[in-house]
Amino acid sequence: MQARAARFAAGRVSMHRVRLATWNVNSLPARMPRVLEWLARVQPEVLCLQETKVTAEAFPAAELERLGYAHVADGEGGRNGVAILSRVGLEGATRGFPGEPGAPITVEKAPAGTAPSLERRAIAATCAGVRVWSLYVPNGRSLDSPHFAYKLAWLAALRAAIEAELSACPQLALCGDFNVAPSDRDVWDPAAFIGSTHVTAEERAALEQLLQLGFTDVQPRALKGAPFTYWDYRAGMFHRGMGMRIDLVLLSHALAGGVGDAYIDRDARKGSKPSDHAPVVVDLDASV
DNA sequence: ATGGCCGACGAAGTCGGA
Repeated sequence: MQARAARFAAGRVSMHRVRLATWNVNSLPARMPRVLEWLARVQPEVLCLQETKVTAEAFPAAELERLGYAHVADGEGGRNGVAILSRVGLEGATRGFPGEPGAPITVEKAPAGTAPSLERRAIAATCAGVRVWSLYVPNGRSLDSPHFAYKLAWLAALRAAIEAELSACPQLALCGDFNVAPSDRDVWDPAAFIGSTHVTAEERAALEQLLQLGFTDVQPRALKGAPFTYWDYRAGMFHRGMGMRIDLVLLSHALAGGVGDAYIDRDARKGSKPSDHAPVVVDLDASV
């Protein structure tokens, strides 16, 4: 910090405002009209996307470039897929992370001995001095599913990779759909989730161990109602306020002190053909 | 109050999501 202060005094470090956002769009091709409208309205410097459901080759780059956004993306079509959009530069992109486990193989669909397959759930890049990760944590499906063990293993491996990343990049932001509600306050009715994924002690412990590396779980304000980021499409859950906060922005201590406004853009969940998730927007000060 | 919605894939019905 003293070194940074000295560089700042010498004029080689400048503080700048970064509007950083994360949004599980549930298919970028299907969501492009909403995403383009949202970018033009909210004007984030950086947007992390999850569930893009599009390969890197088919990524709709041209329409985003017209709004001034460069991108890095990784995807497999059909499901999963992550990306980062930035209008303040993108450097040093990495896909996945060391030690990342693969998804369980459905026995009926694969020959015996088939190796678990890596999914496209993590991408990182440096944007204006901030190391940004866009993460899509596995769902887990049910407590007795192999996919639940995969979720926990994936989070444990992520923690190990992030521990190394944090020592190299003090200004570090972990953004995305964590598929974990950090506390009972983060679901509309804790009783309704007993026996379900997203709220178990194991999942919350895995998230807590990530936080204990030195991150703050930014608490965004709600535009209306409780500060949830996800509402199921079914049964009018959104209009009944029956949601969850599972999309998170975790900021390293070097960034957490510079947070200005932080909010969940509930309006993006309204209207025609919305994603089932709302974007989380965080204004922060970073230094270059 | 997860049967009930939505998207992908592919061209009808499943799967996955959380």
